[in-house]
Amino acid sequence: MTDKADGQIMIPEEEKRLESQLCFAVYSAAHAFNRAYKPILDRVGLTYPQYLVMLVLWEKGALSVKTIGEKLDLDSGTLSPLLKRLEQAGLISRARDPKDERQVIISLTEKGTDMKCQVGMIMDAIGQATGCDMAEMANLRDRLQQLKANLAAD
Amino acid sequence: MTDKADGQIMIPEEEKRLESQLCFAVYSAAHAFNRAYKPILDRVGLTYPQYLVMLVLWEKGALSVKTIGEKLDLDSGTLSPLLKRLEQAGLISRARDPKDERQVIISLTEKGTDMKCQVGMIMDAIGQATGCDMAEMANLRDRLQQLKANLAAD
DNA sequence: CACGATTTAATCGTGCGCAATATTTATTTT
DNA sequence: AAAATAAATATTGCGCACGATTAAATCGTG
Repeated sequence: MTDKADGQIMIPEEEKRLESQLCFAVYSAAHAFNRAYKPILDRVGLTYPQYLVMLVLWEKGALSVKTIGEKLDLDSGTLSPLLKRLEQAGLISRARDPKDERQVIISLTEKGTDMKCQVGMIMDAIGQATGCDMAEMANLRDRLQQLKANLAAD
Repeated sequence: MTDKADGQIMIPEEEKRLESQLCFAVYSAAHAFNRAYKPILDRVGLTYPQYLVMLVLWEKGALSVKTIGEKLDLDSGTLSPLLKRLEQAGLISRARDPKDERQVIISLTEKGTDMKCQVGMIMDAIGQATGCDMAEMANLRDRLQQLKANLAAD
């Protein structure tokens, strides 16, 4: 970045191009992950966002829709129909919190709980699709989290 | 990865968790980028995927639907309606290739060509939303491209 | 030349992702 | 207590993303 005499800030052309390329790389890698996970998740009838919700529930137990949304960065417009489909599939149940009837508490059914081991075993099949060692994966994860935080900060 | 005596390959629990975390980090960073670009692109009435198509056309000139799809990793099911909307907006035109009537050649209209500078200037406003310096951006870009290549290789 | 196989786009159905709006319940103000 | 405000979820509408199917044009081989 170069400060010009008039105080206006200019971004060099190359920097703009790099940001575009990074954005596309992230966009494109997300699609690639989706495609890699899809055949695995198809076997248990889950989509990737549905799988994320199940992951959260397996780890944390029953949660409100809002809490799930905060953890996954998704709003009710996305979650409501998604949760309805998970309920339809018999994996979760929804109930109003008696303490605060505005909240809907999502909890796992027995079928939903059982799916954890099933998916865990199936996930072994994905092997090392990333082709990264653990240090590289951890490093990439951290950098992306930082990137996301920077972007969210505006 | 550890090879067991029976030849079966087991992925340690931690490695599986890391891969999940990396996948989510990519998924989540992609959404963050989208949210960062959206207010900018809204000003010119483009979505991010539409913007990607325009970028390709600005760089390469007229292209077939298939070529655009290869560059962006999108299929005709995604591109056909998207291109229809860009045509509706008066930014591109579509014509069958006289040499091979199967192909549809997408070319920029004057309005579409003009939009390049307009968007370029607006994109300056995004500043350094990533919070990364150029070396960092280039490094992340390259590693994500490698990751994508590994995932695509299955 | 003919006919089956391949290539290229378009279409359809399902499921996100998100903005805008509505609805219901809870909380705060007056 | 009544009215205003806020919070949590649901609904609607639009635009990807992708698999599956369809239709038309081209190519390959006998």
